[in-house]
Amino acid sequence: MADRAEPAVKAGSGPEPTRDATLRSFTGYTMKRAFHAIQADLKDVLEPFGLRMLTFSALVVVVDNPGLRQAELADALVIERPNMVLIVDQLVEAGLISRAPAEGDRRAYALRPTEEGRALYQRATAAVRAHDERMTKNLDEEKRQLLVSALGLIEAVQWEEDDNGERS
Amino acid sequence: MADRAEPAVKAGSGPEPTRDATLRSFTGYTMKRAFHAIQADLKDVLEPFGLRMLTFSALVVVVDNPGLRQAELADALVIERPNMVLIVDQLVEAGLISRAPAEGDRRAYALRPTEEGRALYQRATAAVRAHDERMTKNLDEEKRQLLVSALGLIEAVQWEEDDNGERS
DNA sequence: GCATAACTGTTACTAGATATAACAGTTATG
DNA sequence: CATAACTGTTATATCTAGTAACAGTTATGC
Repeated sequence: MADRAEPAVKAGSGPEPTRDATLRSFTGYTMKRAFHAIQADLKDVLEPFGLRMLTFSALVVVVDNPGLRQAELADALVIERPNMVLIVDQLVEAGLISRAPAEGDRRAYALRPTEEGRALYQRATAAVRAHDERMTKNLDEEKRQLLVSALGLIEAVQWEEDDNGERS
Repeated sequence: MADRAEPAVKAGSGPEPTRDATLRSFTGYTMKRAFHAIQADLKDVLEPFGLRMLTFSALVVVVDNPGLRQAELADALVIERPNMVLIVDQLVEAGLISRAPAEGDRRAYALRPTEEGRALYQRATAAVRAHDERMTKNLDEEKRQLLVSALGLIEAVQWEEDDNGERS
């Protein structure tokens, strides 16, 4: 804690001196690094299909919930409606989903997958599943379940913070 | 799997029908959502200190490793060198760290925290620790340890993929 | 009924993170 | 000493994410 002048790390003293020990004690930092690795790998996995993480996610939700509206899709993916427009545009232009007028509400669109969209869904989902298994290959199934469970509990915290007066 | 016409979800049929069941089976998707929640909360935590996630991380590493260079800092945080410039600029302008010429190498700068930087480090780190404990309050210590361990194993996958011929 | 509020998708704009190419100055290597 | 490699930097590009504001449509309250 004293203000030493020059010690710290000298070039070539070791391979990787682990300079982020303090940050490693934070769950969020460790998660950021792990997610960064997943993101980079997944990007390469989806590229051959002409998809990004967001367009893949949107396609999956539309295939699983044909007929839903853009606002519902945005809610499901926790994306703001304005940001949903370009994502849906891209999927429509790629011929993977269709934007048909929703019957009974002239404001809204009903999103449905095309045949092509369903076919790509199958192939892309399989590739992403393989990617996921590759990224978690060092975890046994029990640990992977615990990981997903823990992540769910962390995400849920934001929905329960209304009465204990901690954060608004 | 058949191409049903209109079923899916009708407005008002339920509160939150869980339209992303398929995506939930992917570790990366669950992690993205959890990390998104952490990011949003952490942003609010750091704002009073005039820090962002990246500037906070950089400050912590500089305080813990006084004298290190920008390239070393970038490596430690897995950030490209060009992106490090603005982050260091911001910390220098805020008077939290100093960019002094590295002795023995006229190319490089040695980064060191100022007194002000060390003081803010203490306060911000405490706030982030509280934030981290709040986000993981639904996990007992064993589960939290398992989470961090699992995240580390996932991140490590990218460093061991050179000989099994899966991905370049 | 009808004024008002709320919702739909959209445009425009902003801020931030991340990545690459290319550069001048400096140091290391053969 | 010529060449390669490294330092920080600029410029540029893409993607994510968020807010404000809008016209058209639907729902609500009186």
